[in-house]
Amino acid sequence: MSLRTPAGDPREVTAKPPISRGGRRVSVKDVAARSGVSFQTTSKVLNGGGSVSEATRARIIRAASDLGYVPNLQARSLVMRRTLTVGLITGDFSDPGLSRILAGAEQEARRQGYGVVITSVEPEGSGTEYALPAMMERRVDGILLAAPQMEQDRALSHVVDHALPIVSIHHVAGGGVATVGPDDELAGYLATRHLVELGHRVIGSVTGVRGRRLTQSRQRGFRRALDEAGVESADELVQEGGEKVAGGSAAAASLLASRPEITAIFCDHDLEALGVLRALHDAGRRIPDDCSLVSCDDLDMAQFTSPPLTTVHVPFYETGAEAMRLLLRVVADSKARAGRVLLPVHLVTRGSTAPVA
Amino acid sequence: MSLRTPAGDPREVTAKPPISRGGRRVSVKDVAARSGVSFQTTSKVLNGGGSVSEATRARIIRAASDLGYVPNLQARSLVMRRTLTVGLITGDFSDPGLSRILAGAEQEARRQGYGVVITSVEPEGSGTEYALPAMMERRVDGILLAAPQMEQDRALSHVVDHALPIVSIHHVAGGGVATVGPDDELAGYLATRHLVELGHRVIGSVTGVRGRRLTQSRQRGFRRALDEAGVESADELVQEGGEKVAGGSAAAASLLASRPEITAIFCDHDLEALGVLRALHDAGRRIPDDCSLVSCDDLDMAQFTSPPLTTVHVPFYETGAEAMRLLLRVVADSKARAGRVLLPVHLVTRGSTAPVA
DNA sequence: GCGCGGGCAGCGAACGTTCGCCCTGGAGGT
DNA sequence: ACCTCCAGGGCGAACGTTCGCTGCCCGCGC
Repeated sequence: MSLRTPAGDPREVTAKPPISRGGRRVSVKDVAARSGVSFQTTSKVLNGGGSVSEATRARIIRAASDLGYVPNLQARSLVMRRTLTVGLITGDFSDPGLSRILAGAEQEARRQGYGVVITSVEPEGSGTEYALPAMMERRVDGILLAAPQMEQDRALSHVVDHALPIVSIHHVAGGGVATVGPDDELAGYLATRHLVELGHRVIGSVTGVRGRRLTQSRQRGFRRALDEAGVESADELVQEGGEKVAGGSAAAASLLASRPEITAIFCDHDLEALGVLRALHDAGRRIPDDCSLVSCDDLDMAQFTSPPLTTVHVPFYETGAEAMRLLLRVVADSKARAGRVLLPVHLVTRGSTAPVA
Repeated sequence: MSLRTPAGDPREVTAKPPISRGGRRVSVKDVAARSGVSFQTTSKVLNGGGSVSEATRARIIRAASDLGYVPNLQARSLVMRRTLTVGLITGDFSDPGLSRILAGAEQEARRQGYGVVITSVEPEGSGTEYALPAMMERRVDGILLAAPQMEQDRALSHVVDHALPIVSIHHVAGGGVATVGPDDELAGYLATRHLVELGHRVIGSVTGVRGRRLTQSRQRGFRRALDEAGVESADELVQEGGEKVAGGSAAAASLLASRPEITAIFCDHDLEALGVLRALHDAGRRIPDDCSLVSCDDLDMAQFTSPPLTTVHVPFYETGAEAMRLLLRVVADSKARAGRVLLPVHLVTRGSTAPVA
């Protein structure tokens, strides 16, 4: 289990350890030869185990560091039947939310001594057939899924059925996969309740990609808040904006056209909100005076729009970290199957919302 | 007459191939047993080589697919002495530029059939001592460096000296490492020349992190453009803004305070530019009427600021892809050492610049 | 003086591959 | 009838580890 690399001897004044020796990487056998013991004994020492005299132990450590020995994880994995590596299947790297998730996941894995092999699947789904086999070939100990577009992927059931630990950030077709993610319904609810509390009674919504679970959850929260307050929730008050700025812009424009009396808009994503902001501006409405805007995600940029965005903070980094934590727990102890973890979210009030005029 | 395994399990036409068999992963030996040949022959067939009759070949393929055989890359790597895996050492995932670089690199690696094991180093430098050993243990075939903060890292010379192919996006201490990156000096030059051509004669600059190569290059381009046009380039016209929004804001404010007659600002990064935008706004200057602003990077957000940012487009994605391409070329053919590749950049004119009033 | 236990180290096997060499049998040539 | 040749396939070895067992020697108690 311990991933020890030979500690460099500070007294070593001579050249830094060579990485290669005679063209070949140095192995335990080389270290063994240099310290006059069998390679198995060397292995024992380097892994901290066994009963070995202090003298030879020191000799071996010394030799290892002299030679610049670096253990070969491939060989080790072969016999240990675990690679100390997890697979990370992701969507678009440049999605700001996703990238924070990745950061959290990677760092947590690293903290626990695991390596991460990463592969992304293209939005169009290409790469899906590549991702899984690639991970299996590499014999990862588990897989962390952070690819929204794989929600529908049936190929996953393959893996799911057959005891390779897997945790997903997003919903997975067929269920049965442990999921860790923000409480999206709560996010929608909090955002909307905020608007309601400010006195808004005609509230429009610009949604994310319609088919996606995340969108559905946030919208559910949206409706719940409206229902609780007895506020109208007509279908025409809801427009799909996709996940990009331009989509948000278009959706908002069409919203304003059909229901000009709108005084507030709830938006599924900050990125869309940027588009909405622009559309409102173009329509000559001042924010928040003429129209309030609240969204979800709390990306870095949210504090730098004008006005700064009131939005529900979604703990992306923590989501990635927590998902990885759960995955590694299952990896370590296969009985530790877990269901669905919901991470708390909270509203961050900035300048884009105000009491209804 | 094929020799079947005594196990003679019923050929299930419906069920998908099992991933595990009897708790253990299926290996070539299992496939061999089922098709009545030696495992070495199986290996030959599965790798497309050797001379094997069409009949047995088919039988083996069939058995492999029935059993859901997935080759073990660990074992293969052991004997082949290459892992078909490259290491990707990166900085902050959520840096928009970096994340695009990662995307390019990952996709190119995937295209060429290589896996990517990724690790990030924290801004404070922690993780540096971890990253390299982790890569070496995993016996990656090469390393792609995309971590600005490792510019100064001396531990790298270790690797560099000893024939592990390595390509970096950023400058590496000690030199000797192949580098692929945007032409940063050109970026600074193009941006500044644009301002000069618009008639600006008092031009301030908000820079990135001072110590960084990238900053120095862009500033060099900035000065060159000024010098060519015979425009003043006083030190007090240059303020360090770091790489974040807040820093840009502060730098711009101090610039305006010391030289109120400034009519244009050149900014090293879009993110800073966002801060500058805000500072200008706070100072009551309209953009671009009272003050022009140009920056570098052309992040997605640049088109959504108000006004949209005139900026030099930097091909992040292509940088990552090209760097990976170069790395894999060196991996495949160790003689193919290469020096420094500069990728072209170009100015994108939007709304934040105008002729001087 | 003898047997015994324990500390220390060695040894063989296994993990799942690839690679090169060897063996076999039957077809074809003389 | 004999040799040759080649396609088809087996076999041993190696890659760099870990693990469990075995064996040696020494010191100690009786």
